Amino acid sequence: MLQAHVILPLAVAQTYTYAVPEHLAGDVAIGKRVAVQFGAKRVYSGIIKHLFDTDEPPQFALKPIINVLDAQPIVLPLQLKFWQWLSDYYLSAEGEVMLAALPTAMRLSSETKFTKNPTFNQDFSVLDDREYLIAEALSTHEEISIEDMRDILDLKNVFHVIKSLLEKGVILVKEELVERYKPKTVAVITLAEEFRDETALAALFAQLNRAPKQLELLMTYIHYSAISRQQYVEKRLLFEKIEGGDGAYKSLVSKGVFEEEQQAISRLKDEYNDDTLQYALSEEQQNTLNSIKQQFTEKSVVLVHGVTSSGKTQLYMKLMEEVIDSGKQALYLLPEIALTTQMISRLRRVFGNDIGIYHSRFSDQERVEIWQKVMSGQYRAVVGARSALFLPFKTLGLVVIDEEHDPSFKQHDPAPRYHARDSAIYLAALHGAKTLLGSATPSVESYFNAVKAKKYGLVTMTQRFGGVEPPEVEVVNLRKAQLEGNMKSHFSSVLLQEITTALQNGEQVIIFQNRRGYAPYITCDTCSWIPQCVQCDVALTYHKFANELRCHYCGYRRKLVSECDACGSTDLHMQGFGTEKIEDELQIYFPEAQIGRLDLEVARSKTGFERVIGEFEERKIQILVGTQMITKGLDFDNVRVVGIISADQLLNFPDFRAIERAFALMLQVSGRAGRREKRGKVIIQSHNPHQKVMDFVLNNDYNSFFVNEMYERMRYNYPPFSRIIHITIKHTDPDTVNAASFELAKALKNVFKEQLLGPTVPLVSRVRNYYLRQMMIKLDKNIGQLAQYKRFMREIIDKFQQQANRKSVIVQLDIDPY
DNA sequence: AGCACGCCGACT
DNA sequence: GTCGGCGTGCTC
Repeated sequence: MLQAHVILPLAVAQTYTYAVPEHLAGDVAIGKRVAVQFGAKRVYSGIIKHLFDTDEPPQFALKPIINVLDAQPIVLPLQLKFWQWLSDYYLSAEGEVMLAALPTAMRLSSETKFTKNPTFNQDFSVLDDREYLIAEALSTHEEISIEDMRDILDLKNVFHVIKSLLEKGVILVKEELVERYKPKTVAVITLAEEFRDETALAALFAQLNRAPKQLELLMTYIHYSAISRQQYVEKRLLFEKIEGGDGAYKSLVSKGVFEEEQQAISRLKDEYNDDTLQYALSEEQQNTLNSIKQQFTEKSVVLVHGVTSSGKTQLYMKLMEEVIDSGKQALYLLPEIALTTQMISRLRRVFGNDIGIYHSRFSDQERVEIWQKVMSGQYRAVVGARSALFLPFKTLGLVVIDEEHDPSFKQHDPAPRYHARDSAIYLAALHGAKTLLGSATPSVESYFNAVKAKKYGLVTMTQRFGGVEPPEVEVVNLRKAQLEGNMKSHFSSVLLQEITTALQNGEQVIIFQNRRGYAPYITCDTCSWIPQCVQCDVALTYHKFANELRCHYCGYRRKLVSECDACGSTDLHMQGFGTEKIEDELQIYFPEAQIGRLDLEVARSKTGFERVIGEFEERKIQILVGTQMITKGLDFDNVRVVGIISADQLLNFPDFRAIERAFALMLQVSGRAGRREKRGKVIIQSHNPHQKVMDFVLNNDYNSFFVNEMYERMRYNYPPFSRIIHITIKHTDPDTVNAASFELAKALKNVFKEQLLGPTVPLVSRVRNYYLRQMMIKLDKNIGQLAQYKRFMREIIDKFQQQANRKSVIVQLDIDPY
C-alpha cells in the first residue's frame, strides 16, 4: 500500500502517515501539498515529505489523503533537507519550520461550515429551541459557520448543539480548504480568428462605417496590437482615450468581433529600466575580489572585514554576477531594515529583472509570486531578509550575508529560533555553494572562526572608497559637563555647537537614541508609584504623539494618567528620555530646523520608513533622530555630525554581548558621518567615558576590541569558548513557575552539572501574564557532542513535562540565543 | 495548534 | 440540572 509521511503546519513533533488512495497514486510526489484530515474534523494542507510502498499492515488505521493540491511540487527535496536540519538543530517541530518557510497564502485554511442535510424529514418537533433556531437559519442561508452559530444562539460553546443536530440528521458538516493565493488577472481582448485576414477585415470596416464608436474601438485595438505585435490587448487600453465606448464595445463582442478573456498577470512591478549601473572596481576591491576567490578554493565560507564605505556591496554584486553567469542562483541576505529603496534600486540597476526582492513589506500574494519565480529559475538572484532563506532555490552558487553581525538575523520568537547566518551556511553547504559574510564590525564568533579556528577565510578592506576620510570621534564626559554647567537638558554644549555649525553650512545631522517613545516611565512624586503594564512586569512608556502609555512587550496601552492610581496625587513626572523627547527638545534649541524621527513607530507603517528616509535624502529634513534603525545601510552624503545621546544605555544591560553590540552600534552609527569629500564628526556622550570600549571606538580599532573581548569571553566561558542554550519556563501562576523551574533545574543538573546556570528571574519577569524563569546551559569543551547533549536535554524535559502537575508548564528552548 | 472529554464549581 | 472553565490526552 502506498503511504506518505506528511508534514503538517502545526507545532506537532512528528510527521504523520497517510494512505495514498489509488486514484491519487499518479498525482502524489514529494514536495506537493496535500489536503489531509487531522483529528476529528480539521483539514490541513500538509507537505509530502516521504513516499513509500509497503506490504506491512499499518500500525494505525491510516486516513487517506483527500486530495493532491499541486500539479508540481512547491517545495524541493533540498529544501526539505534544510527544514529537517533546522528542526533538528534548533529543536523545533518540522511543522513550525514549515510555518516559517511557506508564504501564508500557500497554506490553505480550512473553515468549518454547516449546510442543510437534504435527507432531513423536516420534523421540527424533535428539536429543542436552540436546534430549532439553527435549523431555521439554514432555511434562509445556504451555509453558516461556527461563528454564525455563536451569534445566533448567543452561546459560547455551541458544540453540543452541533453534535445533537448532526445526530438528528438536520445538518451536514462541510470542511473546505480555501486556496488563498489567487493570481491577479486582467481582461484582455483578441480579434476573432475570422477577421484576421485582410479581406475580412476590410469587409468589417465597411460594415462598421455607420458605427463610429465601434470603428474607433477597432482601430485602437489594431493600433495596440500592431505596436505590441500581439493578438492580446489589454481591455482598459481601449477605453483610455475613448469615452462612453461601453455600448459599442458590447455590440462588438456580441457580434463576435472581439473576444474577451481573463489573463493572469504578475503583481510584481517590472522595475527594470535601461539605466544600467556600470561600476568599476577600485584596486583594493579588485585585490579583495581575487583574494576571496582564491580562498573559496579552500574554504567554503569567507569573511570580509571591510570598514564602512569600503565598497563591499560592489564586491558582492560582482561575485553574484559571476555566479549567475555560471548558471547558478545567488542569495543576498540583509537585515530587514537595510532593504531600503536605495539599496534595492541599486541592485535592480545591475541585475534588472533577474533579481527578486523578498521582505516583510511585500504582501502575502506577492510573496507567492516571488516563490514561483525563484522556483522557475526566472529569478537568478534574490535579495532579502532572513526568511528569504526558505525560497525554493534549485542550485545556489553563492550566499552573501551582509551586516553579518546584525542581531536581527536571529529569530527569537516564535520557533524555529534560528540564526539566518548560521542556517545560511548550512544551506549553502547543501547546495555545494560558497558563503560570503561581510561586516565592518564582524561578530566575535565569526571573526573567531576566521582568525582562530581557521574555519573561514578572511579578507580585510581598510580603504574607504573614493578616499572618504574616517570621521573624527569625540567622547564627551557627561559627568564633567554637568558639573561645569555645559549641559542643556540631554545635550552637551559640544554637541549643540556641532549641530549649529552643521546647520549653518547646510549640512545634516543624525542623532541616535536607542529608546523609542517620549519617556520610558512616569513616577508619582508623592508616593513613587510608577504606571505599569497590567499583563507584563514593566513600566509603561509615554508616547507623546498618541498621548498614551504603552507597553513595549505586549502592546497594552492606556491613556496618559493625570493622577496617581495609588494616592491620587497629580504630581506625576516623566522620567528618562526616548526619541520623541529628543526630537521635541531639539526643536526648541533649533526652531528653524526640520527634524525627522525614525523609529519603530514611524517604520511600522509601510510608507513611514521610506518617507522619512526620502525626505532626509532630499535634504528636506536637516536633523534625523532615530533608534538602531538609522544605523543600517543608509547612505547619505551630506551628514556632517552624528551624535549618540547616551552610550551608557547601550552598555548597561546584563548580556555577555552588551559590549560587542555597543561597539558595533557605535561604529556603525559613526559610519553615517561624512561619506563623501567632507570629514564627519561623531560625538558620543557618556557618563563613563573611560571604559576600554570607548577607546576602541575612538580609534576605530576592531582588533583591540576583539582581543579584549576574547579575553573576557574566555575568562567567563562565553561563546565562542562555549555553546549556550537558553531555557525559558513559562506559567500563568507565579508559584508554579518557581517550583517547576527549580525541579527542572535539579533534573538537568544531574547531567549538566555546573554547566547549568539558574533558574533566574529575568529582567522582565512577566510578559502577557506569563511568569518567566530562565536557565542557561553553557556547554564547554563538548562542542563536538552538542547533538547528544541536546538529546539528553530533550529527554529530561520530556520526562519533566510528563508529571501530572507540570503539563501546563511551557518550556521553550533557544539554541545559540544570540 | 485544535478539539474532545472529563471533572468541578457556580449559577438560573 | 446546565454552563463554562480548565487540565489532559490525542491527532496518522
